[in-house]
Amino acid sequence: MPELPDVEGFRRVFASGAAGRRIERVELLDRSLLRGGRPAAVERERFGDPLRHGKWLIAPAGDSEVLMHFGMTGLLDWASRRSVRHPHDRIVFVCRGGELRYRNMRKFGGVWIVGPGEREAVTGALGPDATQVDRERFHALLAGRRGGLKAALMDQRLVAGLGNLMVDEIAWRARVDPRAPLKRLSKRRRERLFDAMDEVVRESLPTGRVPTLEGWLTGARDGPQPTCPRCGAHLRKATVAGRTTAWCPRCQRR
DNA sequence: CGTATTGTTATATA
DNA sequence: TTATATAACAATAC
Repeated sequence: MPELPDVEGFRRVFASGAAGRRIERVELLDRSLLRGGRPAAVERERFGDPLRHGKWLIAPAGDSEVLMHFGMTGLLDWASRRSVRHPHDRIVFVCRGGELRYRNMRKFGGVWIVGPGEREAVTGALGPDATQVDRERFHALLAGRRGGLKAALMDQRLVAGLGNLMVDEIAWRARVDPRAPLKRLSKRRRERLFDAMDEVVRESLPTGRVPTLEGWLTGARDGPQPTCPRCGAHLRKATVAGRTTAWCPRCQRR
């Protein structure tokens, strides 16, 4: 599930619950999900305000940072210390007045506790967050790049935060075939892609998840005989850039 | 039983 | 140097 808007939702959970609170202890219910660092570095420290960069959530705590990635099935929950935990809660930051639960069914992603300057060694070199890319920057990023559209937009080093569903949505809205080679995209179509990215990101952000809406590809793609919300043609599904991809063969062109 | 899954990364290959 | 394909990771649902 977690793409940019989902992680933005987790950031808000963190900001309204855990931020500003003192960490009493860290419970490693599944210690394999702590991918780096030690709880002692943040215990007794106070959580600061969280940041999000792409699909990463960054939570300052004293001189350290808690980095979280949610893989495909992770989420963050702020709950009473007395309420029953979920079986897939893996790491819990117990604070005064509540606890922050990092939950993850399939155990992709994880939690890192890092010192000053160590963030990038964990996250890798991320491109600018998709909410921060302006028109000019977008064109500059796509300029000098080969390969297909979908692979490019999925690449976190280019633009951070877009995942499988968002990229399909963007390509659908811009009426561009996700397999389209970048070097053959006209200026006009790259403009449409930027506009679509901007709209999809902005409209998804308040939802706290990639929205499944009528009139969106997301709202149509999972049915048994999915059809294009725009033109009614049967959607096509295939693996593109290694992911299950849905697009409309009639209104998206290469 | 086999297939698929919204993310990332290591490895091999072109 | 770049890009692509594939498997692997883990746990579930169908």
